[in-house]
Amino acid sequence: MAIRPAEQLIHKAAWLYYAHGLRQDQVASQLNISRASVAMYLRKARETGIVNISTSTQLFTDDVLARQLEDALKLDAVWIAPENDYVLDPSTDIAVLAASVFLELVKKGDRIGVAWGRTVYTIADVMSYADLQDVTVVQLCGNLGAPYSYRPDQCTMEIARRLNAKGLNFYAPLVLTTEALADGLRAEPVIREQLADIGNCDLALYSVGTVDTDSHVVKCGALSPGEMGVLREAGAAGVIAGQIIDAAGKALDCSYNRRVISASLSSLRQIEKRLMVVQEDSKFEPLLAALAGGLCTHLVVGASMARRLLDHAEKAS
Amino acid sequence: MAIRPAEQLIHKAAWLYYAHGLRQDQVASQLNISRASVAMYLRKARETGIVNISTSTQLFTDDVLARQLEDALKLDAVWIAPENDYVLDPSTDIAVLAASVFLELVKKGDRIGVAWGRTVYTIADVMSYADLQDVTVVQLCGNLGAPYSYRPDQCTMEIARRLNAKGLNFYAPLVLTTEALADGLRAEPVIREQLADIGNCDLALYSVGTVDTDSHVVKCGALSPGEMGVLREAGAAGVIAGQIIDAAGKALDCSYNRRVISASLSSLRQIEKRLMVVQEDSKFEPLLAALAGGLCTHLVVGASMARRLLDHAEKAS
DNA sequence: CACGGCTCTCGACAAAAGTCAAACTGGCAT
DNA sequence: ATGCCAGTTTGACTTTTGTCGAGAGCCGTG
Repeated sequence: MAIRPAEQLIHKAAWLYYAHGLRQDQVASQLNISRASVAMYLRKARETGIVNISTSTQLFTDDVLARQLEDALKLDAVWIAPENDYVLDPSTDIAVLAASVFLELVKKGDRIGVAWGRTVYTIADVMSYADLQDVTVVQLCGNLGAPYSYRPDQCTMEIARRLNAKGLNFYAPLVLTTEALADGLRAEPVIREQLADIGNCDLALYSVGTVDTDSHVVKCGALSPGEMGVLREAGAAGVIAGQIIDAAGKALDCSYNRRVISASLSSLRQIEKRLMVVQEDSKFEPLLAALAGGLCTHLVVGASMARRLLDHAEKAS
Repeated sequence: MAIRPAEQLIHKAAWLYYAHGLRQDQVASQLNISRASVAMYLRKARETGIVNISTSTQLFTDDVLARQLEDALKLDAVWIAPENDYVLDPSTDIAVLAASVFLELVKKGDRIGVAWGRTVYTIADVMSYADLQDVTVVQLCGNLGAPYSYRPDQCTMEIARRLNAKGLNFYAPLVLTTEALADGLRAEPVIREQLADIGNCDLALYSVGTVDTDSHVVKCGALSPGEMGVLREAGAAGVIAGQIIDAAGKALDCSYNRRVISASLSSLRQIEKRLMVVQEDSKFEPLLAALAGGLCTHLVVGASMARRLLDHAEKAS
């Protein structure tokens, strides 16, 4: 297949249509092809990021509530997805907003850390395509051969694909059975280098996990419900990039955390822009923990969660 | 006029349509308005930069010729508008390309210097809208009460308008009758400050002018054809931001230059990204002068000009 | 060299988006 | 209170765009 002429054609069609504002039939006659082909090329152009359509997320930051939250939580920016306003699936709404925000935060040449979870995968799924050749997307934590489709490497690769960026995966299990083995694996050059470089990321994207028995880490088999119960007794408050954090946002001192292959919380905190996205209202406590730990500079949440956070912050002060 | 609810509606419509991918009738029923209104809101959204549609200019840099020119002229990037490829007005084509390139180079928070001329105005005219609130567009040179519509302040304002940016004009004549008056005016705080700040721009946009009798500066009355003839004898090779440069790209030592109120060439050279756009083939010599003077880091030209430049560079070496 | 299997392309139809004049709204001056 | 104006909104119409199945070209294979 002659890929180059095809690419050229797509590009030219997109150029004439979007930049010059010609109609599809005019483009077709310019390029001596049928209008149907032009329509198809244009779809491809949108799908490959040759054409970029983005909507400003202004509206969601302009919100009074968002401003108050920024001040109260000392965050760089907060976006709030309205909930009862128009009748759409609110969690999709949050993901769509998060995807837009994410694309707005990405700059050329950036290195981006991506964790995993249903939320991150949903965001990847609704994210529009872009053409950021010199961007690198790195995986923040080890893999899990989960029955679910949203594995860490898939999240990373999907986002890289959408961005036309380079995806950097590392293939280690998220959690090992012994601490010794985990230490050994972390010392492996391939793994070491990737983990060491995480602090150099410009942007991170993650959500936070719950610590109850239907938590994501439990469903994926990283922890048994029983183990999770024990950890909760020991002060577990949330999950970040596969690691258990306490209510203060510190890594919980426990065997599990020592057996995990993932970006350290301190390296995550080195990342300038940490975009946290929370879809479910049930993640209130975990989110508080993550906020306490300084694991988030940019936040995307739904309206009801935003109100709860603000209430909490006001009571605390 | 209730501007706020209207803005909100435009934003919501744009959000549902572009980010969520709903159809216009679906958006209409969500928002309880007619589909016709939705169509109107969407047009407004595009016109105000709430929605951004941009096409990658990759294709034009990918060109072999562009790469060769980058190397030969030691430029950061070169874009070449194809000419005999599809039958459009080539000079419009260059302007459309330049506008896209310009938008690609602008970052949030940037300060942008804009000169004047037909080329710059044409670019402003075809430039699509964007929503860059914290961008400042500054005028690089004094005004001319020309009969033509592309005055420096208009170029600046139009580009600022398209970008939703702040436009910073300064109202001084481009050229004065005596050097003493020019010195005095340059010493005025309003003018001084603006001129002093030009080196802090992140991006500059200008073209280069010819030095013949139908040059832009002559048509605008800044110079008489006779004066221009004398300057040409004295080594004038081009015009940058209203100033005459010689073949080496240095400001020509002449009374006219001393009477001009404009950004100094050295302050222009302090600007990191200097985007030069040349539409007419007749500007070959002036462009060479500008290149020699290091007044350009990013270049947009047509294919025939590109070939001439490359030929010239190869002969020189 | 004939045969699937493949992708690319086109024409025709259906769906969606754009447009416009007419109706409507709410604020303001008379 | 009334009429007027500027700006919205709408329904009906037209134009433009998206889609889909049929057909054409192309290659490697038997």
